[in-house]
Amino acid sequence: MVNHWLVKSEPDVYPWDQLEIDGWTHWDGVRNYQARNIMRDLMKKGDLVIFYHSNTKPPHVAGVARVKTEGYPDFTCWDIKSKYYDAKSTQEQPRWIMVDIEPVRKLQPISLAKLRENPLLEGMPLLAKGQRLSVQPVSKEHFAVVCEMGGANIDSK
DNA sequence: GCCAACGTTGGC
DNA sequence: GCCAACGTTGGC
Repeated sequence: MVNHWLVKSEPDVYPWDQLEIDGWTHWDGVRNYQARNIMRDLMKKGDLVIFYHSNTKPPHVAGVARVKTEGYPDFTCWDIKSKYYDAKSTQEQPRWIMVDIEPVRKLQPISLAKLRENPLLEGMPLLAKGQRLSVQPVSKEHFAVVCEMGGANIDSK
């Protein structure tokens, strides 16, 4: 049983192509409790993840990734030099969690406008007004529609 | 650059 | 525990 998610990244910070170059990355720096809870409790190894480029022109879906390693403490919160440093997070009681993801395949870019135009994606959390969550759930059906729009048919039984 | 939406902080 | 002030996200 595979679940589906969507993660947002600003291409200026960490673009899809960098994920392909790196082979995998830890999804660090998430400082939102809702997003953390998803990574800590719900994301499982093998789950598929839509990789979305936010805060760019136009915002778009860039590819499909997969959870490589399930949630573990985000060590950037202990690094005093990191902008993600959090004094309230201790080694004993880490406050923040990250997962590792790896690329599955690149998609033809699908702009947010195109996503909004597709009636099959009605109700997708990403498209909800004021949706800011950087890690969010995607239904199996919506996931399949997005893959198809991006020119891929990904088997996610 | 603007601003709506939303999360967090901190005084009370 | 309330809520105003403030900060951030992110589309436009």
